Amino acid sequence: MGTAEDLIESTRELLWERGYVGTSPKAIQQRAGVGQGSMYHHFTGKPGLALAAITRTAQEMRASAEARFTAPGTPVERVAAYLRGEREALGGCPVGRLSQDADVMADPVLRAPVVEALAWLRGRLAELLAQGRERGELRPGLDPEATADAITAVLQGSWALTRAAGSGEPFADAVDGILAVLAATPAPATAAEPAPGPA
Amino acid sequence: MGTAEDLIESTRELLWERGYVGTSPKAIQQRAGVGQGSMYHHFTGKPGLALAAITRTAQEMRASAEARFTAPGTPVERVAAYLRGEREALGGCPVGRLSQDADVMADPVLRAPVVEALAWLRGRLAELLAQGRERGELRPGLDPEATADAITAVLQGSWALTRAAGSGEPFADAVDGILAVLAATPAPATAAEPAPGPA
DNA sequence: GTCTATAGACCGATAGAC
DNA sequence: GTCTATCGGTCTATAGAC
Repeated sequence: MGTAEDLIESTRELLWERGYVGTSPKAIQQRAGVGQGSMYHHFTGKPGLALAAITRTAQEMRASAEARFTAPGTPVERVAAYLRGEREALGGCPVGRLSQDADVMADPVLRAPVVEALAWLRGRLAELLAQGRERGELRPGLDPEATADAITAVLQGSWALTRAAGSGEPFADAVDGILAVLAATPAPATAAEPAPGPA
Repeated sequence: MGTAEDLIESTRELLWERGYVGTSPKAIQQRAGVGQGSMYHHFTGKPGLALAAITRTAQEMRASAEARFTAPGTPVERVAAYLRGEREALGGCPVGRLSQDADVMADPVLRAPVVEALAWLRGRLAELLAQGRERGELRPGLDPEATADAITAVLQGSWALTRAAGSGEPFADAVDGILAVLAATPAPATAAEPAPGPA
């Protein structure tokens, strides 16, 4: 609708598809159907536009994850539900994608929202796993922090497998694989059901 | 030493640091200390140079992984040793990095070695885990394929955490987290010792 | 607000001298 | 083999008309 809005959305798409270096103002304008002068009227330039796009992407990621994290169910059930949701989406993590971009990470302003969002996700997962641990939901001996890091890493890395394989199958398998970790009792790797922990 | 050699090595470095789009022939020449004419004498152009660099990177990845995979020890011990080796290196996977580059994946010639190396790693891990499963080394109910995918994903994704955190701690934690999956019996998440499976 | 024109630098590549 | 010169194109941004 709004011109500025179209520009931000186009930037978000291109940032995801081609990264920061691979995304030119010209390409953004064309995708948004907006002229050059228009773009520089609404935004300072490429970094300014990128900041708006990155900030929004980071916030959306947090919002959609938090929705899963606060849904009904036990803590570990909610983590599992989140993972399965990501598995469905098959999209990969748009924030993690940004962390792979040298120019984004080199600029403190662009870097900040990326680092913050990833740290938030990691911390949130650790919190939920710690809660699950207290309830005996988590497999004994599992460290919530390390497990949260492993889950975050799987989420980031699965997209590499998806691109390499050209299908979403490895992503789904990887999520299944990490889901198997969570189960309090040894369970089938294809565990699509919430772990029946003592509620 | 050799001029062509220097060019390939510089390209490998820049491909890792800045990706394909972010790497210009000029930058490659400067890092290699080689002139423009020299580069175009030895290589067809940017794609040709990239192919040489990518091929070598993929081969080195396979060779170093295979060294771990054929080392003494039980199958699962060897997988664990490989993961711990990667944890030490703290570098992230240079092949997975390439799979994130749109221009690399868009070119079938450049894409091939990347896809092949990742598929090889995934398959090799699955083989070893399947062997470990038969020996009762693996936690019951774990699917070798899904677990191999999860491990591969962690390897690819940990680097995102490293860059985001600015330290290698999350990478190490993530590896520890995934190592905990392998144990036949519930073990401390900081399990640095090989799982004492029945040899 | 949006347009066109223009700028200076760099992109990837080629030509031709040495 | 390696050099310098040059090419047409794109990059990011600014200027100034409308």
